[in-house]
Order: sequence, then C-alpha cells, then structure tokens
Amino acid sequence: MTPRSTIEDVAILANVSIATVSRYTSGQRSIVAPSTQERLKLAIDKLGYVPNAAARSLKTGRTRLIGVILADVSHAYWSALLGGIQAGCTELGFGVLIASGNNSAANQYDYLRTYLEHGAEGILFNPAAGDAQFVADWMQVRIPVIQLDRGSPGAALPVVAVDNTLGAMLATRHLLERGHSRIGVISWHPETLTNRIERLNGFLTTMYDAGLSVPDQNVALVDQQSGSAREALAAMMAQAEPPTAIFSTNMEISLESVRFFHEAGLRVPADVSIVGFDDPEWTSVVDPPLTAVATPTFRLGKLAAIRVGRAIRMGEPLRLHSSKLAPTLIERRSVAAPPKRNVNARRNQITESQSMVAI
Amino acid sequence: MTPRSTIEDVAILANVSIATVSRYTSGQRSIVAPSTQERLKLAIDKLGYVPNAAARSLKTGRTRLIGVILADVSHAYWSALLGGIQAGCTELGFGVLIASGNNSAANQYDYLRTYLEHGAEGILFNPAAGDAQFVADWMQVRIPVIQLDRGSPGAALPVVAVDNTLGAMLATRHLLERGHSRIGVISWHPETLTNRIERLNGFLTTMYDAGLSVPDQNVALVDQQSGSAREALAAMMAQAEPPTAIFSTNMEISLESVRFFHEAGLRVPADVSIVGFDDPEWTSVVDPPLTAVATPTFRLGKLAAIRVGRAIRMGEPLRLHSSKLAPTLIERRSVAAPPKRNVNARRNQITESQSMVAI
DNA sequence: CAGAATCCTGTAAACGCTTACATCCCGGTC
DNA sequence: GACCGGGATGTAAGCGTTTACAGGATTCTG
Repeated sequence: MTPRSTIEDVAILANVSIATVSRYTSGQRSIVAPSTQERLKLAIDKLGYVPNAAARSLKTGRTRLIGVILADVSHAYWSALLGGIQAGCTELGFGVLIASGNNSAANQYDYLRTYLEHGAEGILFNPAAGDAQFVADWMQVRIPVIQLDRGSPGAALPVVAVDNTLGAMLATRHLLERGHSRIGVISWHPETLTNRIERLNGFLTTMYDAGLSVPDQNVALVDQQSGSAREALAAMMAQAEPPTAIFSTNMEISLESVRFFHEAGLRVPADVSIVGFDDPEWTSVVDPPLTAVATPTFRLGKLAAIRVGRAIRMGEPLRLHSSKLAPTLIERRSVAAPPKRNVNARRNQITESQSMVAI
Repeated sequence: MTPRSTIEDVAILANVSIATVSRYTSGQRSIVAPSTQERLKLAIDKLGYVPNAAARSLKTGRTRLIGVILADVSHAYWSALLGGIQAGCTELGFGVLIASGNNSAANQYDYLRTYLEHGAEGILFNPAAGDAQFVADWMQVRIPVIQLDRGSPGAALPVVAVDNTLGAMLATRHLLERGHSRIGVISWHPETLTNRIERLNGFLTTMYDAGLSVPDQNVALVDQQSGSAREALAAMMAQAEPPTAIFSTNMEISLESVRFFHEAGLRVPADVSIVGFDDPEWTSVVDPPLTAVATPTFRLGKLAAIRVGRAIRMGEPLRLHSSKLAPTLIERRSVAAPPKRNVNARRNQITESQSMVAI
C-alpha cells in the first residue's frame, strides 16, 4: 500500500507552495487565485489527498470531535439518544467518538481518559450509578461536559434530561382520574441517579397532593437485574388489599410486569392497570398496548449535542443551567377503572379456569 | 482555563528529559529506572498530564481509531450491533468513531472522508442501498473495510453477516412442517442489498425443494416506508385462496403485519401464521408472541470489530473471506397449523361478531 | 584493573500541517 | 516615472510527540 499523500505532494504536483495548498484546503479559498484553485483541485483529485487531521489539530489545537459515553449503547433507548446526538453533531460539523460504559464508573473513567487523549472538545455522558471520586474527576475536565438523560446527585454539571417529575405527575394523575387510589410504584433503587429520584418523588408528591397515602408495601425499590421486579410485584400483589394500578418507572420494569401479570393470570387492565415510563416504538404492539409517558429521546440527544457544540464554537464555558424537556402521556389500553371485586379472590378463579385450557 | 500540560512540563517537574517521559507514557516502562518511574508518576498526577493523541499519531502514523458507519443508529437492531462493535474494539484497545448514514450514500461518503481525515485505521459499515460510484470509492480506501450485516452486490469487500439463506430456510421449513403450503412472503425491494436477496431466495428455494410453487401474488416486494407492507398484505389476503402463513423478512414488516391482522380481524395464529426475521427482546411480549429467526446481532458486531482490529494490528490486509453467523429459530406462538376453512369466509363472520363487543 | 557489557538517559530530527511575516508583481495615482 | 496599495504567493517556525543514535555510569569478566 502506497502511503497517504501529503500536502507537499499536492504542492509539487500543482507547482505551488504548501502554504497555498493549506489555504485552499482549510477554508481560506477566497484568497487563492482562481487559476491556482483549478490546478489544486486537479492535483488533489489525482492524488486522492485527504488532509491529516492529526497534524492539523496538533497545530490548531482543535479536533472538532465530541466524546459520548453511554451507559449501554446496545439498548434501544440509548440508540435513539445517540441518533439525536449524531444529528446535532453533524449539523454543527463535529465528529462523534462513542463508547459504552456498561454502567461501570471504572469503564467510564477509562473512556474519559481516552477521549481527553484524542482531544475531544466536549463530552456528553450518562453518569453511571454514582461514584464520588468519578464525578470529581469529571469536574476537572477542562472542556464542556453535559450529563445526558440523568444527573449524578451533587455533580455541578449541567444536565439535559426529560422532566421526570412532570412525567411521573402525568402518569399518576391519569391513574387518579380513572378512579384508582391504591397505586403501587416500582423503581430501581433511586438514590444514585436523579431521574429515578425525580420519578419516584413526582409520584409520591402527586399522591400526597391528592390526599392519598402510599403505604411502604406499595413502594418497591428493586435491583437492576432481571427477576427482582417480578418478585417485588408478586409480594405487592399478594397483599390482602393489593394496588389496583402500578406505576412502572421504566420500560424494563414495564415489560417484566406485563409478563408477570400474564403468568399470574391477572388481566391488564381489567384486574390491574399499568402506566409505564419511556415509550419505544413497539409499546403499541404489546399485549395490551401500554399507556406510557413518552420521552422525546431523539430531541434530548440533539439538544445536548447542540448545547456543547455551541459552547465549543463560542469558546465559552457551558452554563450550569439544566435543560428539561417535557414528556407526554400516550394513552393506550393498559389503564381502566379499578375492578369492583377483590383481585386476589378473582385471581384464584381465573387461574383455575385457565389451567383447564392451558396448552 | 489553563492550557493542557505537555510532555515538557512533566519532564521539567520530574527533572528528566522528554524522551524519558515519552518512554514512560508510551508503554516502554520497563526500560525506565524504578526511581525515575516514581518521580514521573508524581509529576503526571500533579499536572493531570494526558498525552496528546494528535501529536502521537502524527509521529507514529497510528491512531487506534476505527470508524463505524451505520445506516441508522437510532434503531434497536443497530444498537445491538454497535454494542458488539464497541465490545470488540475495547477488547483490542481501539476507539470508535461513529456516524449514522441515514441510509443515504451521500452521507456515508461524507463520513468516510471525515474518518479518513481523522486517521481511522479501519472501517465498519452497512452499505446503503447501492450506489455504484460509492462502492467504487470504498474500494480505494487503503485500510481494512468490512461490510456489516449485509453487502452491496458486486463490492469486493468482506461481509460479516448472519447466514440469511439459512435463516430463511429455517423459517420456511418450520411453516412447512406445520402443514402450510400456501405461504406468502413480504420483503423490501431486494435487488440492492444482499441480505434481502438471500432471505428471499432462501425462502423460494426451500419452497421449490419441497415441490411447492409460489405464485407471484404471494410475493410482495415493497418500499421501505410505512404503510406499503400493509397494502401489500391486504392485497395478498384478499385473494380467493390467500396464503395461510406469512414469512416476513424483517421486524418492521412483522410489526406492520401484526397490526394489519389485528385490524382486519384475522387471528394470529388461528387464521394465519407468521414467522419473522430478527428478534429484539420485546418480540416475546407482542400479541401474540412472535415466532422468529433470531440473529446473533451483538456477536456480529463483535466479530466484525475483531476481524478489522486484528488486521490492523498485524498490518495485513483483510482477507476477502466473508463470515456468516448461524441464526436460530425461536418458536413462540404466532405459528399454528393452517385453518380448515377458507379464511375470507371466516373473516366476515369475525368482524361482525367482534363489532358487537367493540369498546 | 582494563575492557566489555549492560542499563539508563539525553539530544535532536521528523511527522504534516497552519500561519505570521516577508516578498513580489501589477495596476492606479499624482 | 516614482510611488503606493493590495492581491497572490512563498518562507519558515512551531505544534507535542516518538525514536534512532549517542553517551555516561555502573557492573561484570578475566
């Protein structure tokens, strides 16, 4: 393989100095004579010359690269976010470096370092469940940093996220309006990340404002691993007076809940209603189609990208101000009025009769 | 903001030459005296020194960066792929530059250029629906390039993809074994991308091998835009002898098909069976849970990343050999034996009776 | 104890570009 | 015709690394 051609090769072929080539390729075309431009174009095409970004940024100190660290790239939610980031960056002429932290602060730190080495001029990241040292490190980064989708509590860094409090309020009110008053909530352990805190608090506040109390048994804070939501749900529904509706604070939990209810022989929404949070395209095709709070994920990513992109362009530090995008409630068919009869009594009936037609 | 500190700052603080610092930071630690290493560590920590990758790669000609161009990052399928790529690259010590081509060859070409500028040492891409010029350009790239998930017909570049022919065969045989013989297929226009061609051909071949013919009316090749699959399906099912099963060659089409059947009052699988291709996590929670050919998407990404990563490491060009990963059929509940009665007759009955209990 | 071998460190050039400064040429002005 | 202004181009320095080469110190060998 022949080595990549350089600015000098072009200069020789076009019979000009490298300075002129540089002027042509680095956007200062207007001060190059038209006839020279033509020769340059020819030479560049012929050689397949592509400027060396490393050399350029070594000289200029700019890379036009933004680093993105997502908790887990391989889930649909994050990919929509990434789509938005991508769109925003392209619009502003930035390239995107991506890494997936796999929800581990240690990984994220490695990537941060790599990005800094590569000269990323700005960083977008989802904080992993908080590690104080880690956050402190972020704060020392000398370039604009935005927390995506959620914040690490106590980090003095701007956040671009959905308005989780509003979303939780929307979901809860919807249940309240349909006549529910015993509502259970399931969330991943919330202490570490602001989105979880806000969703839970939004729910609780709305309940209290409506004059309703939420007994501890109806609040399940579970680990982020499959199965734990199901167990929590089983316990919650085994009470003498189980909730008539569930607010599930994220999509994974919604999925698990639906599966659980299917298997437990409880009908959604006839026996129990569900409102979820997050709304991927396929929510509508689940059985039953899920009523959920939809978050403008793509816009979130784009907004974040544009905020850091602008800060970089202007050369100003990012304002600490956090942006919140409003979610909307999409009504589908997982919510109905609470059942008249006691669900547990009903459940026994159902499981019996169903087992007769089981496959 | 104070400027980033350089190797020289470290050298001065640690009272050594920059050469020694470089030896320490660039992995040649073993030839630096232990006592010097200690001083160096201290100085680096104190200054927060991070090597400048631009300078490094200007000198070495290596960047340890791989460029990835996906047709559309914001879909779940691609994000699983990206997760695999990410994992593979991390394992080999490469960073990932990402861009989304939005299925446009022109965009992809821009990104390709950007990557080349940034010195990507290898490229992973999904070809967009074929543009001859575009493919020719890819061929001239002097670094390892792999086509991901599908190939552009005629491009002499290796492909890492699922074995689509096998997948289609699996799906078709499954339907055959259940007693179907009138099977319809829906695919996006196949001529441009190998995965579509292979899936369609795999189906057709299996049918012929079974001694069955497939009338043209049962083959729908539709545009990749919402609604067109539905129309094609409506036409197909309106025949006097409509298919008793559908092989849907991708997930978008499966979703549209399920929706269509719901609305048309046809029961899946009692009236018509469906086998899909691609198997995201939520397939199991759709109504009904979809029998589908599952593709090892994550592994696909990882394998591709590792193939180019190794080629880069070894400094050898990539072998043209394509890798095919075997898919598996996941049986769920969208397939049953063909109905006894004519479906159209039955459909009329159903819609009548259902409209009485409509909500 | 001389000389060789080994270990550690320093000097300096080079990577490909941008850009301040210098130079040259040409037309316009008095 | 001398001068000036300005447009087009060239010269050269320097961005922060890596690395070939050289050199100094220490240890080993006979």
